[in-house]
Amino acid sequence: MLATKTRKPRIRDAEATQKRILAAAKQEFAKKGLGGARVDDIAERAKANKRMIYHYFGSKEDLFQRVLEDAYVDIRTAEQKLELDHLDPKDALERLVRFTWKYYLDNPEFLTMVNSENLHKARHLKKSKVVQDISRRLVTMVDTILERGVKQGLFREGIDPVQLNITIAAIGYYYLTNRFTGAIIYELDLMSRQALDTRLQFNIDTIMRLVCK
Amino acid sequence: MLATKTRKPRIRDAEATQKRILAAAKQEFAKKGLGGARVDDIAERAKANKRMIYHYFGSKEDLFQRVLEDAYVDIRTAEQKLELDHLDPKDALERLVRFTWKYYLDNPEFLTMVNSENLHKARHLKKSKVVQDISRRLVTMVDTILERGVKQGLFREGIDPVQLNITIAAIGYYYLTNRFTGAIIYELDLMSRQALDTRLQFNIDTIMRLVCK
DNA sequence: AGTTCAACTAACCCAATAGTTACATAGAGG
DNA sequence: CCTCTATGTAACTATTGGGTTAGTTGAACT
Repeated sequence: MLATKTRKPRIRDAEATQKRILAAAKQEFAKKGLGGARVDDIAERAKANKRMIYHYFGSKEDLFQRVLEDAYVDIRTAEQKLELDHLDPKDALERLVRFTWKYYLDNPEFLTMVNSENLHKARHLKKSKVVQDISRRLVTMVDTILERGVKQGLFREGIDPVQLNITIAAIGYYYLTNRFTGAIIYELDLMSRQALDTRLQFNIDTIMRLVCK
Repeated sequence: MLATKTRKPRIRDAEATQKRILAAAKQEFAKKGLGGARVDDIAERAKANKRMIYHYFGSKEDLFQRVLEDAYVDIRTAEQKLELDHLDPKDALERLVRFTWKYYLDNPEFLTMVNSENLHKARHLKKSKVVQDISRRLVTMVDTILERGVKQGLFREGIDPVQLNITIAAIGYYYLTNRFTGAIIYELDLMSRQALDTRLQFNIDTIMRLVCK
């Protein structure tokens, strides 16, 4: 069989239709959550028939699970491509903080999907073996940076990589996921270029002060 | 008129019914979000007739707004009662971090309500004047602690109270609101007594390292 | 005791929505 | 070029769920 690229477009194209449905579902679920999203709207946005959603994905819940899984696979895959091992520990850590921030900023659907999944007590993620496996490598990554930093006398000893990981995620995640209520509470445009730059710098600072001697 | 306490219970009691509805709504909205919550379920949980909800609160959306406003008023009121001014700056800051953590832990509905509101781009909170006013005092509170700390030579200069505030909230909020997905990703029971103590200590440490010289 | 009004109930309405059924056809393989 | 199946459409169903209508009753105040 020919590669996807060279295959001339078909009127009927299962693969393309599935991709359109997944993309549409991601947008819809991100915008309205699992409960608020409408299967009809997903179908319309995907320029597909609703019947196809049920044919390919089984149910609304199953579709949600698939979109969620893909979202986790995407971020973890991007993280793995960072190649932090050749950088010195401080630069590696800063790069991870920057990456996490930028990923959340560029992929706000990820934040909404995670929120939605937590509202449902992670019952979809529980079923997913893939996500557990790829997540383990993230902790390893941070642990490696920490160990290298300690060995070079730059970082404090005994920092828990899981806690550090959570903190790196937290300081970006909270700011961005709560940007709407935050704007009202703090009476600031949290999404202006200036505000975003300020926050990223503050986050880098927070993490550096936390780990450095 | 007699005080609420001494008034003997009436079969018909507008005030009590409204309170039951608000309490039921808080639980329902927290559990299912705005979209997922069912007015019929709220009525049942409140042991009230659905008609009463519409009579007292107008619509599902208006009820949500009211519950959300109350939630913000509650946390801000509790914060104001902390009386941090007589404590030395370090203790005051630690107390605020502990308070924030404990409040989120004891009132998980607050986290869910805020998430839900952000999913809806804060369109309910925008209408609320009260919330803006009481939030201003929070920033002032942190700013006062910072100023006192700087004056005593304990804290660094130039720390933005808004950024600090956001960070204090973030490191607790993220951990607790994402406790279900977090448990899977990190393969840990994040809600065990031990895990909670560890996290709180880590958070205090993070904030202290951030502000202290 | 009677009047009045707010508190309350039950039954209903109808638009929206997850999921289905029945049918049509493109196009791959023989 | 014929057949069969995966891809697709459209119309339908059953149920849910926000909101309403119409009517009932407790109790506050005369």
